[in-house]
Amino acid sequence: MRYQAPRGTHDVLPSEVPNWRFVEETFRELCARYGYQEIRTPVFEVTELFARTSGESSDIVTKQMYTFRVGDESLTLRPEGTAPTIRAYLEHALHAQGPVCKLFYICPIFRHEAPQAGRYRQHHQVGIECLGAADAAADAEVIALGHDYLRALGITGEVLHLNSVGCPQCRPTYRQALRDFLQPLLPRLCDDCQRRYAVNPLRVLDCKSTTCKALVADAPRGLDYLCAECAAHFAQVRRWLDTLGIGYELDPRLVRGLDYYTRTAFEFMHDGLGAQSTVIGGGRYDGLIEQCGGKPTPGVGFGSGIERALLIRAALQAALPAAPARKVFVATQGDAARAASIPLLYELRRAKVPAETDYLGRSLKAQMREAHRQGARFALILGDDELAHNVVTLRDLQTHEQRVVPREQVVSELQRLTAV
RNA sequence: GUGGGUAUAGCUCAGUCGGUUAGAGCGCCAGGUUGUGGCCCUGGAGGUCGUCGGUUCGAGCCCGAUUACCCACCCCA
Repeated sequence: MRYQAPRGTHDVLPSEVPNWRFVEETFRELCARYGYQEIRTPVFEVTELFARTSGESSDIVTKQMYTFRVGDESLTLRPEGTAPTIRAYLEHALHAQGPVCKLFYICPIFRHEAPQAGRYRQHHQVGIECLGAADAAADAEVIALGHDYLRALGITGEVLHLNSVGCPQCRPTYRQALRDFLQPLLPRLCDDCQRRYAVNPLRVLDCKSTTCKALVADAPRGLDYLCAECAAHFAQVRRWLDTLGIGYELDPRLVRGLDYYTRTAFEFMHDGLGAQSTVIGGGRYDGLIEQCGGKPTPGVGFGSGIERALLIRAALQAALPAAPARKVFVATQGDAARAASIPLLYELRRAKVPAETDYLGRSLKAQMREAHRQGARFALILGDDELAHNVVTLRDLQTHEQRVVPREQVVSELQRLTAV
């Protein structure tokens, strides 16, 4: 029986790991620059946390959660990153450390969906949450960080879609206006849209069916129904983005998948992703913290799929910053030299010089080939001649130059040559 | 859940009209003179052709079923 990774999951093999590390380290560095601190929460939470915050009718809650029972507890593998962050923020009273708390995370996310290009059952997200700031400058900062993140990854050609979904005061008015508009059209809408009408009428506006599109062309726009406060906030967000020189497209039909979003909603889209196009999705969630049992506290943040960022980088053939070759390969010939090479190898490693050797008793030629295959910068060659003179042959595999170095100076010499 | 596509060596793929020992490139291993990698040359290892059944004198190829993967719908990061 051969086992395979479960459907929708993937192994990240050693050859791919440098790409992952690049993305994660780029994000970490950026977050530090913007004043965000890392938080790590458990992979699973009590089911209720997600069920209550994401929305009873959301896709995540209705069909995508990996939920399991242990004893009389119902637990769920994290299907999104914001709710656990808020839970930890409240549980440990991080608000007491200052009025604004800025957190970031890098973690796996689990959703039971049908896998396809850019969509997996386990994927990984980087994300940020800015808690305690209602100011439009916070929205702009979050968006700016996302923008800089893509730039730092070598990603270009993305489009920032921006919308405001209002607040609990103005949104019901709009939803009612939209329902009133759609209701007489209902019999002519597609099956999906009839369902959407009941669950989330905003989604009808997003239907790909040409007949639906035509029918809803004159539908009321959410932006026209914003209350005065939401409208002012949205205008300020747009002004700050203009100030920062971050371009965007107003997208009145942009809807987020989770119920807790208020006011600003945004997605960075890119067409290098097949049918999936969102690489960063986020927005403001001013009611969420209170809903989780905290004092009324505003929040804004985003999540971004690492796999999707990597797919775009691959489509753009974005190069990885080259790391200088530092490895030393110890090659030997003969039993005595082999015996002498063991302590040498360990001395190198203890001196923080990356060092490798042959374990198969192969020919010197094969060992040199192996050194090259592994991308070693230097080869140390040790045979009877070197032993007799208490020296080691040092070959630079890039310049093809080699010279003899006294045994007692080899380690310090390589420390010098491989210093970063 | 619903459609479509694919399945042959570690990887990417050929495989003609159904015909005898199933191929290439890359990768891997070894050799090309006495102790030296990369290029080149030579050789080698590696495949129950996804699985099960059917048609046929004969199936990698045709038919059916099944499984897996991919793509798309839906929805999203």
